[in-house]
Amino acid sequence: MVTIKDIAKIAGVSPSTVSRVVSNHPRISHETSRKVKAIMEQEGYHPNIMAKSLVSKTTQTLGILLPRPAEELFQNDFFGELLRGIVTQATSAGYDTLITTVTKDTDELMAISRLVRGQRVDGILLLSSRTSDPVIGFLQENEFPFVLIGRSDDYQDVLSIDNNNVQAAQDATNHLISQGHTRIGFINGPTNLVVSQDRLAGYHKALCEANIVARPEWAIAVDMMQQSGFRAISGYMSMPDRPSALVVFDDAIAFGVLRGLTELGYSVPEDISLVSFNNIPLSGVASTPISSVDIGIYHLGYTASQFLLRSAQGKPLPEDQIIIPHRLIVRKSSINQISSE
Amino acid sequence: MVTIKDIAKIAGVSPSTVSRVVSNHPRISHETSRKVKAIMEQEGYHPNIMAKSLVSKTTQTLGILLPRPAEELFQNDFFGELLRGIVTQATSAGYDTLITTVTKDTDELMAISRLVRGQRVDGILLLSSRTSDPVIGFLQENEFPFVLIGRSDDYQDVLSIDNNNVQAAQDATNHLISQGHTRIGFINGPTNLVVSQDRLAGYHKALCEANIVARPEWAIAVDMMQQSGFRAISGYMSMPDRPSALVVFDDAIAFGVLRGLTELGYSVPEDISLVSFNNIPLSGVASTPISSVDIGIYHLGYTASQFLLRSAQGKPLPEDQIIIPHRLIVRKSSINQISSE
DNA sequence: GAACAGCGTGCATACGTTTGCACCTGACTG
DNA sequence: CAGTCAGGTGCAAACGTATGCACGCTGTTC
Repeated sequence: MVTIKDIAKIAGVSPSTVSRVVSNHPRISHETSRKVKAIMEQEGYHPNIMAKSLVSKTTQTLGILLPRPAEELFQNDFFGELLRGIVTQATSAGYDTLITTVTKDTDELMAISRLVRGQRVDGILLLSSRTSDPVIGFLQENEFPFVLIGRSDDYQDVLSIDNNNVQAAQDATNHLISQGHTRIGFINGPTNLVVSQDRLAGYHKALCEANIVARPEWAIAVDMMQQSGFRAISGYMSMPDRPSALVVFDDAIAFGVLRGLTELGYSVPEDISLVSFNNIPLSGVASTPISSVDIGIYHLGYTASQFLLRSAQGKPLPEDQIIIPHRLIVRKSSINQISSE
Repeated sequence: MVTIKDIAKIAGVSPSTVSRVVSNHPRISHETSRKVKAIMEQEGYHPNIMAKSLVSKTTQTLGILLPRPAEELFQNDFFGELLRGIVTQATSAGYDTLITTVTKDTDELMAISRLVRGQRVDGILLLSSRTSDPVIGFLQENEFPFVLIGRSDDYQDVLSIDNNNVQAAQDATNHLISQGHTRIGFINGPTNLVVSQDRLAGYHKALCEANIVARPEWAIAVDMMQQSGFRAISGYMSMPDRPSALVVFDDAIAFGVLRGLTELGYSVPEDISLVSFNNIPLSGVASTPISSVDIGIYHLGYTASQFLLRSAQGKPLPEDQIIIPHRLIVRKSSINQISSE
């Protein structure tokens, strides 16, 4: 492999000069620069990044700790889109993106520790938004740049990029209310996720502000598999007194719900209206197109990446929390004027 | 940051000894090893990976060149699942995974060149399966370890991990034939992808073997957006003489087709049967569950990663092409005994 | 009792860069 | 004409680790 010394020898200059040419040092003569650059091109020279990192103490790399394979994020489009946002921004800033994953919860700290202590990355992007995350504590102690996608109540002064999920759920619920519904249920995601808690809170807030009394038995939690949406809906429909509309945590679950309803002979939105979250591409081509809150997943990743880079470069971070705007996309599943009771 | 020298000083030994402890050198006394390990633990020492790489000429990292953001793979579940397979295998072997992407085609070579020449990764995983890919040529010239997910006809001696897409399409088509269909159409993906060509070939082969004459106007190509499936189907249905069954390139497109059919007042599988590919989780909960060929995406990524690691470690590669088995999952969209004509 | 084997450790060098400092040259100043 | 200055370049040290070689020590063998 051709090194800086080889180039220097061919060009008849010292390695330092070549190095300065590479970094566009101001005090290199135009002619030398031109000559060296030509030789680099001709020899196909690229600086060895390891050597560079060793002295510069910087890796030009961002780390991402993936949620465990078993976890939900991998199950649907969310992750791919998020990653696209992250990588696009990082790449445009000349950074690479490093991915690690773990199989057991207990390995998480080890994996992070390896990245941080081994100085393999300049900053870390955390995807999990569990209520309590030891990784956050570790990163804070070591004053290592990191950004959280999501939110954590248990730690202070953490830069996190998130949607206003309370507001988003409130918007979704209010939309149903504005369509004349008063009997509104909620199918939530895993309750240990902050986002689930936020959306549930938004749902309750909307009901409260509309002076609708929440019915506890109408708010349930399922895991992220669309099968569970399928199962959940039959529970609802067998209730003697059932809701006329549902807010659903996630499009994948909503698909299951929709399918269950069809199978049971109900139709959407006539018998029951639906609004869900994430607005994955397929939402629009479901048998009944599903109204969904677009939470700007790409934007989320892009922004997180952007702020992490700033932080990694030692620049001050503007705020403690960045909110990515959401937008309710109304489709057929919730367009319905039911008779007011 | 604590280095090997610090540990050495505290333990009262030389850095070499510490280094040997870390790598479990046989000629280190048990007691020294124990003592040094205790100190490493206590000081939170992790070897600097950059320095390590510099001397060992190895990075313990795999590179992935993402398809361009605009490209299809990002659009659906395929990519997330593939990545999960790749990263899981790599991580279990102690490797990290580095992701880069480019915005323009012309940047691809630059990006790859940076990784290879800069010795940033030990091997590269190529996701694109375009018929002609300059990146493959570059990697071959430089004798750099790489594995192709997909297939390329233009280069010899490339280790590629792929499905038998010809067979898969043949199976899908045969399934429709076995259901009594003789009027079978094909909605293909982008024609510059090898996989599209293979599936089209399999479709033709099945027809041919069943002595069914292929109708050129029944085989069309669309891009990967599900909207295009939506549009395509109206073209079919306005034909005076239309197929009774369709093989569709991808689940996302199939969703669009399904939706189009419903909108036009047709039902599946009664008016028209469908079989598609990829078997994404949502296929099973479509309004009519879609029959789909499961191509083992996770398995594809996992295996590719596995062979790339072998190659990166200088081990010989067993074969030129590894085939990941596929499996047709029959669902309602294709279960239909139509009257034989 | 000398020679030798084997174990455990340290010294020195190398990996490919960056960068502070010093040096040289020529031009310009007073 | 000596002195200053700025531009252009090279020297050498440093980053943190791995490893071939040499060295000292202990115990064994003839």
